[in-house]
Amino acid sequence: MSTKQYGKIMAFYEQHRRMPTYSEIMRLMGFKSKNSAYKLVNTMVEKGLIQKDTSGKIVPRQLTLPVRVLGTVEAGFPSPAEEELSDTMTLDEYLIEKREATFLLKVSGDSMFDAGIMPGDLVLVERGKDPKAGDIVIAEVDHEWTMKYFQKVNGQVTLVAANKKYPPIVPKDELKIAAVVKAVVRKY
Amino acid sequence: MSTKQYGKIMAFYEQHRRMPTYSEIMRLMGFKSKNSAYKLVNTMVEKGLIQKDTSGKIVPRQLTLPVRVLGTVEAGFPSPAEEELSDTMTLDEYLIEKREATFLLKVSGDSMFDAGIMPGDLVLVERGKDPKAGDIVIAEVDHEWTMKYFQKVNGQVTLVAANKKYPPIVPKDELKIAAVVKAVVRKY
DNA sequence: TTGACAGGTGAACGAACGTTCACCTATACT
DNA sequence: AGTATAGGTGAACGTTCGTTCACCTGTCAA
Repeated sequence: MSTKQYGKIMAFYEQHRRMPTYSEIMRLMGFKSKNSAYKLVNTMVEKGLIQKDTSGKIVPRQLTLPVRVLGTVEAGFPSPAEEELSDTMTLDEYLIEKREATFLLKVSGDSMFDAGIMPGDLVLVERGKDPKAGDIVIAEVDHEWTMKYFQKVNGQVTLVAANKKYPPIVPKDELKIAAVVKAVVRKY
Repeated sequence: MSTKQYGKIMAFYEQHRRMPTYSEIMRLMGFKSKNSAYKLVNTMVEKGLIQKDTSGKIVPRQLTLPVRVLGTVEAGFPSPAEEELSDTMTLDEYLIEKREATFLLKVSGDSMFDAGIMPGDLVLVERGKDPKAGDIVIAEVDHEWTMKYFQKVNGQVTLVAANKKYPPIVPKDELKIAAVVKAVVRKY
């Protein structure tokens, strides 16, 4: 069983947004018998490449197709031989925990610049989550929305920017923490 | 047709990693006839919530489940009423173009700190892509891998760090551009 | 009061589904 | 020479699939 066959199945999945049936795998691989497809699938299931439903239907191991994860930047790219060993990961599962409570916000302003969050970036925030000290939060202070570090200075909640230009904010009367920033995504 | 029904179908999709059959939708909704499910699906298809295969099979509109996209940080969170109007996006489709050529690398070192890329971040890189001036690239210079800005100074390729601590590199003999950085992902 | 219409029921259809069994090669290893 | 073993063929099975048709409510407008 080659990785090429797995690739064909996953290409089908990406195109049709569902896994192929056995007849379709048969055509995909050029087999003349459904049974060949059936056996192929079974060995793939044994290897953990794909899975089967309780009703026997073929399903992918993850909803999202994985991306290969290499080591660090300094380690660079492995040789094609080692590449097979490389780990894989799905971005979606990695970033999103509670989908219903998760939102994307576009960053405007440079108040979190020194934290590596730049104007134009997208922040992935989770609503209704209790902020811990040091978390980056989306807050409404005096009818204004901002993104700041959530800190406590002798028991008093303080919102601190990651940019010396902006002074810390100690909310006077009202402070609403709307969401906690869970991830930052920047696309070039 | 309520959004709750759509939610049930998508919850099924997330759990079983495939769309339900009509009989399954029937049970899911508490219908007593497959036909009710059939009609429900048809109106959902008309509204563009889900799609049908050429063979009549039900497939989701996207492979990945979408996340709601709000406006900017400053705009804050809309009221629940407006929320329905909010746009949605799938992270996977947004970030990944050519899946086979896409890799994730962990960032080590602070050479791109001022570009908002910090140690521990993940960079999503695409292999075999021609770098343009200003792109961030993963390069091998004199047997060392680094992440730098790809620049041209009077026709001469130069690798510039986004951190004044590090001087620009003008490759002497060998320079291999392995990949171009397409996105940065940071998780807290 | 009538009629349209959206939504649900129930039964039926052929086609396609996943699965099984028996058989057929090749190649590789005693 | 013999025999496992991996991979492909071909036909058959009961089940479930998507789809259709006829019928049955309600609700709301004319």
